[in-house]
Amino acid sequence: MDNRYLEELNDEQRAAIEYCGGPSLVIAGAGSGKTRVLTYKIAYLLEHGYEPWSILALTFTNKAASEMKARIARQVGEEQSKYLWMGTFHSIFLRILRMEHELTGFSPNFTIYDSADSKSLLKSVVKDLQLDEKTYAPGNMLGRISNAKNRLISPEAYAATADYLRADTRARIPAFRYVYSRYAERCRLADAMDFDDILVYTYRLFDEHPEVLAKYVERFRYVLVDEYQDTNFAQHKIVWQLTRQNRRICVVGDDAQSIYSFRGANIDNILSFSDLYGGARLFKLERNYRSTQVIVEAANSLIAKNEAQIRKDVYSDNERGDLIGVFEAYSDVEEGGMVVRKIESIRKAEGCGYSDFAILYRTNAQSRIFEEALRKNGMPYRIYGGLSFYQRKEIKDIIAYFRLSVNPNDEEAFKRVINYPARGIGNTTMAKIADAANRAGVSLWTAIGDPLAYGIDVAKGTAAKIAGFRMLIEDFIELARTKDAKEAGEEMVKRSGIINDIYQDRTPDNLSRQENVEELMNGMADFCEGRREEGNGNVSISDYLSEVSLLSDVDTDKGDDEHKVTLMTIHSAKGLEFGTVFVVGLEENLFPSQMASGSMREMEEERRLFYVAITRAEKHCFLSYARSRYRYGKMEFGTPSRFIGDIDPCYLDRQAKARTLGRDADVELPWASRERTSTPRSSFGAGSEPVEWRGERSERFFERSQKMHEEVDVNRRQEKLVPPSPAIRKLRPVPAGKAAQAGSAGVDDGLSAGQHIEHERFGRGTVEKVEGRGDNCKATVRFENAGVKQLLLKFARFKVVD
DNA sequence: CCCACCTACCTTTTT
DNA sequence: GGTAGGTGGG
Ligand SMILES: Nc1ncnc2c1ncn2[C@@H]1O[C@H](COP(=O)(O)OP(=O)(O)OP(=O)(O)O)[C@@H](O)[C@H]1O
Repeated sequence: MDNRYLEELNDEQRAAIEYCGGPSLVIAGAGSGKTRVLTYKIAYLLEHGYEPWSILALTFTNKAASEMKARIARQVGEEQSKYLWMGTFHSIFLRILRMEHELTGFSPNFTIYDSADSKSLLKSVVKDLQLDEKTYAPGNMLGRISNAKNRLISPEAYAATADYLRADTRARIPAFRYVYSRYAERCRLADAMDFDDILVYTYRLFDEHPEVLAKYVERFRYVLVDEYQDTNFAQHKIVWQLTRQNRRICVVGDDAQSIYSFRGANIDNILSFSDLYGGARLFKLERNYRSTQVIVEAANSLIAKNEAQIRKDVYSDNERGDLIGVFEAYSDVEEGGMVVRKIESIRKAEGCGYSDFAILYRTNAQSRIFEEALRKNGMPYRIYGGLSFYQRKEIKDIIAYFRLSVNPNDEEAFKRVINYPARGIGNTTMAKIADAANRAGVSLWTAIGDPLAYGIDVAKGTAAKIAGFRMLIEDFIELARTKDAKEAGEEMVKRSGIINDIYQDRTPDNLSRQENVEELMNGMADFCEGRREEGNGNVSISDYLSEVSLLSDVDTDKGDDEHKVTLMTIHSAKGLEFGTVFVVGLEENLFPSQMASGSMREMEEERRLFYVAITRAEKHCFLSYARSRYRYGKMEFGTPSRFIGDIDPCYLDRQAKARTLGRDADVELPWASRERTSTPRSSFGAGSEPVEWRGERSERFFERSQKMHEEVDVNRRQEKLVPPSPAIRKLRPVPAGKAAQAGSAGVDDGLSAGQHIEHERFGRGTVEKVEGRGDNCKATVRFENAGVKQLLLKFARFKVVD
């Protein structure tokens, strides 16, 4: 047998892989090869008599699972690797729940509610209970319910625990227990589970049916878990159920990379592992293979600022490497321009591809600026996360029909499409149906099955419309049963009337909808084709829905991602690596998020997040922040993040800042003095240390200019759809045509071509052309970092610099 | 009952 | 900068 892969490991790694005699735990810093250990360990197990279907490997994303699988396939062949049980907790246990659905009381085609469905249901629950929709905000309720579920607290247990009820009373939401239990009932009635239910019902299945648990304990002879530091209590318990007897388990993780506490992840799971599994062997890996010495040492110096942590001595034997560059930008737009230029120069200097670069940010909202900067420069990119394809309105509408065809009791899908496209069943009628269903304790679908019996009191014409809808869905149910996903899907899109609605006119909005719908149809065709090629005959609508309901954005491949710059949140970047990483938006109240400033625990998690970000880099790492940025359509000013100061300055190159802002940093710029007359120093008056002013706004100016939309972006163009490629591809929304805009206001005129100006938002640029007179006087300016813009001088805020 | 228009509120982070 | 929800005329 070919054991050469063992030579791609150091002694500690090899020891961890070869130890199979009992529970083991690998705790090690970033880039030390934990994932590699897990991967090779699976290959090792396969070569030592384990059947692939007897190995359960739980990863953090489905993509991590498929990459691991591919790596193992190279070692042991695809014939074996394809039978491995590998995936996220959610996807693996959803699969098991569907197989065991009789015992859970759900039908085989039960729906998975995404968080939008959950919130919408909660809203309706809160309304039914006649509670205030502000104090009982759906998002907040969902967070609390999710918390309870992740700790395996049922509605009954919740209501029976005095401590929880007291806490709720103190939080002024004494009725939360009713919200929780009503929500659970409504999910049941709709034959639906939310994300957290997948874990809860798995736990209960194993807990209440020892014979089922025994079957899976028997099947999964070895269990491996990646990123164990980010498991929550429910996940931890399920793993315990499966492994407490045979104790063949290996988990890997890094407490310094625990960044998902907001969804219940608990660091104690990994810290108490050795107590739970007495005699567990602990392996520590200290050598980082990913990054340069500078990056590793800088990350170490950062994480040392946290109190709660296991100290580790991570080192790198790679090259020393460049210092970490720190950039200051005027504005969010200029930050985008700087990053783009840096990518170009490194790419030229080192001859690497676009896919060697990643731009990592704290919030999805920050992606837009970088997207525009990259697009203007004709650089290929891919954005992960944010609004996914399946969350687009037109796609959700179609999916809602699919969902109904598979599970007509699905309440959220029902409400979504009963009157889309408009068929004369409005709010009044809908309220009557909901009321009747509520009174009888049945689903909406059951209620319209016999309107008279359930006392739905509507006019004759309306009753006919309801009957029409019912017959339509009944036909769809038949379609879903008999045809494959592609055929059934196409038929439903046609017969529901959605096609008519969307193809009526050619407004840009509708055109982009059309393309998205076509993309969805292509995706379904690919799905059927792909499965058939694999010899898998499960190609119904129901199979399709199961597949997409748990696909996250990082999981999906577009095939042509190989040559693109990656844009994603730091959370999604966990476990990945890139040649060059830009960590952007390092400003107080953004990163760290203002939500975290309340407690030290949260602040330390933000710092871990920053640690994760830096340690994604192999060769180069850059940090940047902007002095001003748009948030909620308003300009805000910020200060550099405290985290920059948490890195030992000997690893930082702060000159980058002087180069961009430069020379006359203490000169007051015109717009600075205008709004803040009492401020003695310039807003850009930066020495080498962070300046102390914080959070000032200049709303009045920008409220006015916002309405003017005076900037015309001459380079704007619409993103085109990528051609379909095989397998489940990444589905991307086509943005509807939208005007670029920016705010500014000022007084200057008498401008002429060739002059250099400094614009508040776009930074430095050269005037190329001036045209028009008086109020209509327009200048075309080529900015160093923001591209070519046309500015209406009446409103533009800039100063001439030469 | 439908649609066009307006305002309030919003954002961490994700399966 | 976007969207959900409310208002008012048809
Ligand atoms: N023994 C080794 N020799 C050479 N390269 C290695 C070795 N072990 C790991 N690597 C490489 O180091 C990099 C990091 O490995 P891996 O992703 O497994 O680390 P990790 O500990 O899971 O990191 P993180 O916790 O940051 O996600 C990968 O590129 C991997 O190929």
